Amino acid sequence: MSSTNPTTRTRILDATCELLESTPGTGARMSDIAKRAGVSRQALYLHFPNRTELFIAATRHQDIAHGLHAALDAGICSGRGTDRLAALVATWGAYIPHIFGMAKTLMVLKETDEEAARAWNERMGDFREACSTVVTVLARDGQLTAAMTQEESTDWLWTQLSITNWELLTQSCGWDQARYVMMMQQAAHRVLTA
Amino acid sequence: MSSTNPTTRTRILDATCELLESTPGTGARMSDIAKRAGVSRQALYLHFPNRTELFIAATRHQDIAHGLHAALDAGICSGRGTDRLAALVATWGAYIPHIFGMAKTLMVLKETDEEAARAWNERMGDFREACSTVVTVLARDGQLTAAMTQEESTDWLWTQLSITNWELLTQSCGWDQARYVMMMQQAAHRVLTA
DNA sequence: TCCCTAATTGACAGCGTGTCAATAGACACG
DNA sequence: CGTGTCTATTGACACGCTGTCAATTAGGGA
Repeated sequence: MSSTNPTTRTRILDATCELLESTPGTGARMSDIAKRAGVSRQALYLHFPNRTELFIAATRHQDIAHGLHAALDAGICSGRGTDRLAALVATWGAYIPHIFGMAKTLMVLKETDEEAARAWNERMGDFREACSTVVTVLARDGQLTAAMTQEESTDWLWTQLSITNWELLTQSCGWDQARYVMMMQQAAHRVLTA
Repeated sequence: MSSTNPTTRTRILDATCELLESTPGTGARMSDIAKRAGVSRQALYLHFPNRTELFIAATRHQDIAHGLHAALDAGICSGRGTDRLAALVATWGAYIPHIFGMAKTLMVLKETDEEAARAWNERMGDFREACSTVVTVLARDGQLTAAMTQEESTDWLWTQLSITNWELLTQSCGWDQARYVMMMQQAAHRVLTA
């Protein structure tokens, strides 16, 4: 798994990210990635056991490069409940465009690949944590609606902010990024707060 | 395309629907479908040009069998705006479980198959019509929020009722059907009405 | 009986993944 | 200088699934 020379491995991961971002969801082939990384197809198998693991590693690579966790934590760790809610929507909403291609690919892959499904669920579980945190603060500040339990509120918020919803609104409906964030903040506010 | 003996064709379509419903999203193989239909793999190609077209035909077959359009029209054609909104959510929400397997398969397929994408978009466009109708009536009855345009409201409602959202809430979060419908009605009401 | 159609059987090409063996180049070590 | 090791390349191959083709069989109607 861990190679002594990191440059080739990194180059492969970068190439994978670039390729998947430029062609979201399309089944990028191993040979395509190899070509883009300037490496033989078989070299990929020297660093990653198979296609799925390569994609999973690329996902982590990307998360680290973009500093997702830090950004999320910073945004939702101060202010009253409603402010944190708005910050969560804004931060996550700004992050999605950068990882959409990879995410789409994993989403497609997870339907037929157990390993990919595990990785995807873990990733989504992390984000659900952030949603849960915000909902808890809303409740503590007495701002949460009485119509839903805390868990239901978390479920709804997590679903609302799904990558698929971002895709539908921005890609299919043509909303721009600013409108997406604003509308989502508004909707979350209306549904979750008293 | 049109066969003189409909029984074999129908048996294939039924087998396809059954198989896709029992294993949602999984890439059901042509040989699996043939086995289930009690027919040779090559017989499938006598009735459908390829895998994608078979799935598309099966989708239509299913929509007709379940009478989707009639149900939708009946539900949203009477009452004031808010009543029609509730009816739309209830009718569509009750329909999704019956077609989830097929829908999931098409959703996966559309990422790599142009033809499947076309069919899927057409299908989703039909449902968007229903959403648009309800939003128009809401506006006419003066019940629509001022925070969104009619088109934005339609976009949001259509996204909200996406099959993926149903999947996240009922499959991943474990909501039962009744709760899903109730919460969705509530959320739609809060976000869309003044 | 002859013909037409639907269906079966078996074979095969194409494509992508994953594996394997043989080989080449770089580099450290004695 | 020669040797061993690590990384990468090349070329070949098995496997699984889709889609195509040719030869053959079974049934029904004129």
